[in-house]
Amino acid sequence: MKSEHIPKATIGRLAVYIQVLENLLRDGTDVISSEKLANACSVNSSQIRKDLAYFGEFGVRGVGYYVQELITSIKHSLGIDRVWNCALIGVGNLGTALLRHHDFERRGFVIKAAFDCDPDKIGKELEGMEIVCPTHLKNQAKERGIELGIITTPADRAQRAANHLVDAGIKGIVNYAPARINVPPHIPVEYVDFFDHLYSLAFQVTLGSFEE
Amino acid sequence: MKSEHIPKATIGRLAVYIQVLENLLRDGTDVISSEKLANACSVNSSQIRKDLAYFGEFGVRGVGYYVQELITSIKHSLGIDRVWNCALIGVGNLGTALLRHHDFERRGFVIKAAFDCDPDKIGKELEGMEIVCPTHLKNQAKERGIELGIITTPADRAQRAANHLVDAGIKGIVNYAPARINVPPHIPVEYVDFFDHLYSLAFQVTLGSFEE
DNA sequence: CTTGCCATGTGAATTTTTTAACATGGCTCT
DNA sequence: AGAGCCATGTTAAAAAATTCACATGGCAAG
Ligand SMILES: NC(=O)c1ccc[n+]([C@@H]2O[C@H](COP(=O)([O-])OP(=O)(O)OC[C@H]3O[C@@H](n4cnc5c(N)ncnc54)[C@H](O)[C@@H]3O)[C@@H](O)[C@H]2O)c1
Ligand SMILES: NC(=O)c1ccc[n+]([C@@H]2O[C@H](COP(=O)([O-])OP(=O)(O)OC[C@H]3O[C@@H](n4cnc5c(N)ncnc54)[C@H](O)[C@@H]3O)[C@@H](O)[C@H]2O)c1
Repeated sequence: MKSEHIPKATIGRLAVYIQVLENLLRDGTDVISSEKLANACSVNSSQIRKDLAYFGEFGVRGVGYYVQELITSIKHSLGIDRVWNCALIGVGNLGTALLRHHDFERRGFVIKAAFDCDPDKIGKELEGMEIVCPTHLKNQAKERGIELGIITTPADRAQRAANHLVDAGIKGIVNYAPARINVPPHIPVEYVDFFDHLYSLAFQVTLGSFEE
Repeated sequence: MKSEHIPKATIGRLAVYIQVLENLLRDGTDVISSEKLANACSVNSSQIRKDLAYFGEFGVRGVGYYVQELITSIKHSLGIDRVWNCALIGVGNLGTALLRHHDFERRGFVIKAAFDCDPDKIGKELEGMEIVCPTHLKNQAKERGIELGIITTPADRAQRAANHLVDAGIKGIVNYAPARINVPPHIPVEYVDFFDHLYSLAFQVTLGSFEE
């Protein structure tokens, strides 16, 4: 098949496939059918084949998918078979947790600079990274080849942080703060909402309690 | 309209509406039209009216929605107009950030107990909460009326943590570890995947770079 | 080399979700 | 009290996503 418009939900599932495939690989599985993978991901097997078909043909008919090869193919399809340099803005509880979490690095998302406007934090080091004032964002972004921005400031500072990032010529933003931000239309923004999941859970549990 | 099956995407959007409405309220807006709210949330206005229609009629024709009232109505619809007691398993970087993040409490998701299997951590206090061995989960869950579990252990411990939670009679789980878990079908699980968003961003940026 | 097997890849059918269109009914102004 | 206004709630249409069903083609065994 190849190209055309790709559903956002497909991207989300590809992330799940990678997660499950990597765990399979660790357990020594090297070939898997769409049926079995589907089972492990709690989706329909056609769904998997359809999702993959957007990007190419990665399986072997009558056999299945070679796990390592499939991981590589999916990563290439998503554009994550390379390093993405990131800037983190807001070194508080969450920002610190992210900085300390080396899975980001391992997956190719390297935090190359950390910014905070708190004078008590500026100049301090964290995980070998100096915390810098956001006014230096533009310089540092150029200097260090930063393409993505991660916002972990309080909600009422998110727009300001976004402005800094846009001004620095960043290409995409992940926003962990619970606020919508306005940026030029060519810059994609991903919102991470921790409450979304809790709400959904509460809703399902509440609903479930009526069915009995 | 009322009831029938409600799309998962609707729940996700309701979380966004709440976020935006609360920010609007803070700015002193007390009435808003679906058109304007849609704009602030980057969705279609019919979408908002449709989403709300699943749960009831919350607006006033010819006028719009009273912001405070709508927030209350949505929260009631989702079952989050009450307190949900939660247990946290895995007090590492992320678990600590969550414990220190009082927005959870403010939104009614109160972490009532924290568990970790690291002997160095057991017995220590964090945010006024004693860190306890997961073997005590069952007792504590009963004692403290805990209904939801939050998993922030490493991926290869997620299933073990889930087993503890299920055994303790928990009603729903949010899993921050990058691994699928198996639980009885009546227990909903929400997966929070930090990489999902980064992948999506990388993909959009990569794609965008071809369009020019 | 040929045959049979079996999971992929894909076009068609179905289901779900989103968008558009408009009738409805509350509010305000006269 | 009545008329006009206007954004909601709802029904119908359109679009999109998921699932089904099967032809296709690689592999292994004979
Ligand atoms: N901690 C969590 O577990 C958690 C969970 C979900 C969402 N969040 C959200 O993530 C964000 C951060 O949470 P947190 O707990 O780390 O808060 P925090 O208060 O610990 O950290 C915020 C940091 O941002 C810095 N900051 C403020 N304005 C800034 C600016 N304009 N530029 C640069 N830095 C700035 C502050 O100095 C502080 O260090 C919040 O929006 C919060 O709602 C956090
Ligand atoms: N830190 C982040 O920003 C971040 C981001 C995305 C995802 N995650 C995921 O969240 C999880 C936690 O990340 P982290 O950075 O906090 O890791 P971490 O290693 O700092 O913390 C893990 C904690 O879990 C405890 N633990 C291990 N096995 C346990 C068990 N069976 N029962 C109870 N506790 C147990 C450990 O003692 C440790 O304290 C990981 O799965 C990670 O991939 C973290």
